[in-house]
Amino acid sequence: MNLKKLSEMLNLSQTTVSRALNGFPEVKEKTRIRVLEAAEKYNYRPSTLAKSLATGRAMAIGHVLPISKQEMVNPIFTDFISGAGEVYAKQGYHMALTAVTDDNEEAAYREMASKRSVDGVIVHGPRVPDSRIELLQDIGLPFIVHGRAQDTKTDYSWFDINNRSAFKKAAEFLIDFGHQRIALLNGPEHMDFAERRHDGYVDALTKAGIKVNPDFIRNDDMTEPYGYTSTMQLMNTPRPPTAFLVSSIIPALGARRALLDLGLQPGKDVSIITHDDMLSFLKMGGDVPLFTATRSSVRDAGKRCATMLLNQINDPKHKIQHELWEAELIIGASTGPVKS
Amino acid sequence: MNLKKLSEMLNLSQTTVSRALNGFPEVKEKTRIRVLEAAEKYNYRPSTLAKSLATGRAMAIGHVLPISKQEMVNPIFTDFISGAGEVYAKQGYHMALTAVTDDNEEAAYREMASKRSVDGVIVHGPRVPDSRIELLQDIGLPFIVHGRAQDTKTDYSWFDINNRSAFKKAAEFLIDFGHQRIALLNGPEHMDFAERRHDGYVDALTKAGIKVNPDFIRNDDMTEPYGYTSTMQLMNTPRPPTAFLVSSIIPALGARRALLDLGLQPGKDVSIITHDDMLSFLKMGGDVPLFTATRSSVRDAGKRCATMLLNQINDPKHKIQHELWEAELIIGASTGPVKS
DNA sequence: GTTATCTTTCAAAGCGCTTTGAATTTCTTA
DNA sequence: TAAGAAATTCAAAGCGCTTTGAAAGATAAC
Repeated sequence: MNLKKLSEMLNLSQTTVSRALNGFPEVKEKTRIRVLEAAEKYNYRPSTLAKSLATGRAMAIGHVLPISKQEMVNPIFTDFISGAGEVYAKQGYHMALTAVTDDNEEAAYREMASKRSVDGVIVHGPRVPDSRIELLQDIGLPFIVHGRAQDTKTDYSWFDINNRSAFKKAAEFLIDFGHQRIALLNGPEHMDFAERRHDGYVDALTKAGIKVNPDFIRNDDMTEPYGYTSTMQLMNTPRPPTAFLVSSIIPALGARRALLDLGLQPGKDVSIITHDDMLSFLKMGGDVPLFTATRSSVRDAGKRCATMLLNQINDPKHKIQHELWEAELIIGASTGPVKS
Repeated sequence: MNLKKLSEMLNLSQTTVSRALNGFPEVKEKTRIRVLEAAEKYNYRPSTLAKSLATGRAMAIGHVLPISKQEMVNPIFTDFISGAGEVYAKQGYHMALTAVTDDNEEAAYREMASKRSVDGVIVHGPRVPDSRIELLQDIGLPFIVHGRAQDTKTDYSWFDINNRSAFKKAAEFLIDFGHQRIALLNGPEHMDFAERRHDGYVDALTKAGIKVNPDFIRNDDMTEPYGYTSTMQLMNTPRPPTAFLVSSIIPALGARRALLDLGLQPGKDVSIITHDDMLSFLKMGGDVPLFTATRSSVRDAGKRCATMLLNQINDPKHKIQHELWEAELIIGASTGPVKS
């Protein structure tokens, strides 16, 4: 069933039927009802394709899912998407997803733009520096960066959590407990968020007059085994860390496992603070959370990014937007005073 | 830049340019080169929208991401998508993602079909019974079910792992170790995979003459806390289980945590077998894996489903396909003889 | 009963591509 | 060198919708 057939059945022009369906005021109420009923009866729904072509709006938002060399996909993506998707759905948008390995990412954006298959994109996992931003600006495709990318010449819209202050606070919290040897199990090196967390960590140590020990700093994909292995390695050194600052709850679980395997009690023998994205499948509740954590819901971030992007698309006069959320420091069971 | 302008620049008809670009044989080699060069120079790329409208192929596959009432998103989705996306990308398809809460799912499929925005869909997380299958058959939209749905009147294409035999094998493995009191921490009740795993579990117990204890069977979203809490509860009964069969590695981590909290050694005091989807962020390697597990890569499943679906779309004569993979039983550190 | 003014409907063009059927060129062959 | 065949190119229609500018119908005003 298409518009033409429907309008023929009704003995009306396509114009009138189209307008009736789209709620234009200049169609007689009686006619509108007749149209609506017929549409319902014949289960008519306009083709998105045709509609988009005619209006010039794809009604889709592009997301590029980056897959690391190790075929690792960051699980926060799912929760982010579920938040964003909720917002899109409400406004009639859908997501166009492309999965690419790192090196093809730029091509993916370029394609989205020139094919005009999306009205805007969300840039995930910005790096330092990140060429995608300039690319999108050149192309003129609206976008929001989830995160930030330093060293970019021009201004652009982003949403981020304050990684630096979060990790500074976390490190300070540990330092207040007397910890001096604090390890940092960070995300992949070139990621912007990892750099900022690193900076916050360094800020706190420096402020407290503690020398930064490069051996205590690790960077990698945030898997559970990464947390486990790094912790094992670090604990098996002559002067091991007394506390760990971990970039995600997944490697934090690995770190915890390593400590337990070594017969050490997290929070008593060795402390752990992690960043907690509040992943839906890992919402560690309890009266006292398992981990002391800098907490910020990535699902809410998804919602917010989606909203910001749609605003920008629907009203191009909309200024460039920045939004920075502070992560909450939640005290859990994984931290305590340093053991003397 | 669009086709019209490009062809004007070249002093050629749109027909010829289009054909040159799409590799038709009836265009002179010299012309083709001239066209290709101009396209490159002006960075021309055909609009997907227009192309799809003209050809009637959306070049997109629909995925519906179900969000449970508790806003839980199954993290296997990310890995599945990354596998499928790889296949799609190779053939020029992209994914159209809609995130919906359970009750809107049918509407989402109906919309995809009537809007003609996708050429096919993958049905995730089939339930018993699942109305989506009949719906899609009615509509005539090609689809592959990732999993199966029993009690369906007609035949349809699916890809599944042999959940029943996997969990039967796993339970038998435990029984051979002398375990009699085996708990089952399963997925949500109405899910097809959960029912089959349940059946496999019951098969094994029955065959061994062990009475099935309904108190030992739990169903819920497969989160870490679910594994933790259920294990805690069950272990705090007068005659606790000596082994756990767990439907995903995420609650298995929770189960393990509970045992450790209780001062029990997994694999020594209490055994755990889990199903392992080989999630990219939880690839528990080591010489001896952390968990004894029925293992099957969900990323490979994504690839396979995508391939099957594209085959079906590109060649509608393609018969209905079924594919059943056996999960491998991997012996890890979490199982051992029952403690006498 | 006209004329002016709304209200409602319509025909046709356009979005950017593919594809059909015909027209034009170029190449063979006698 | 003309006719026939083969190789290229083209104009125009069509995919299913929106939207512009005009036409027709209904109502109000004189």
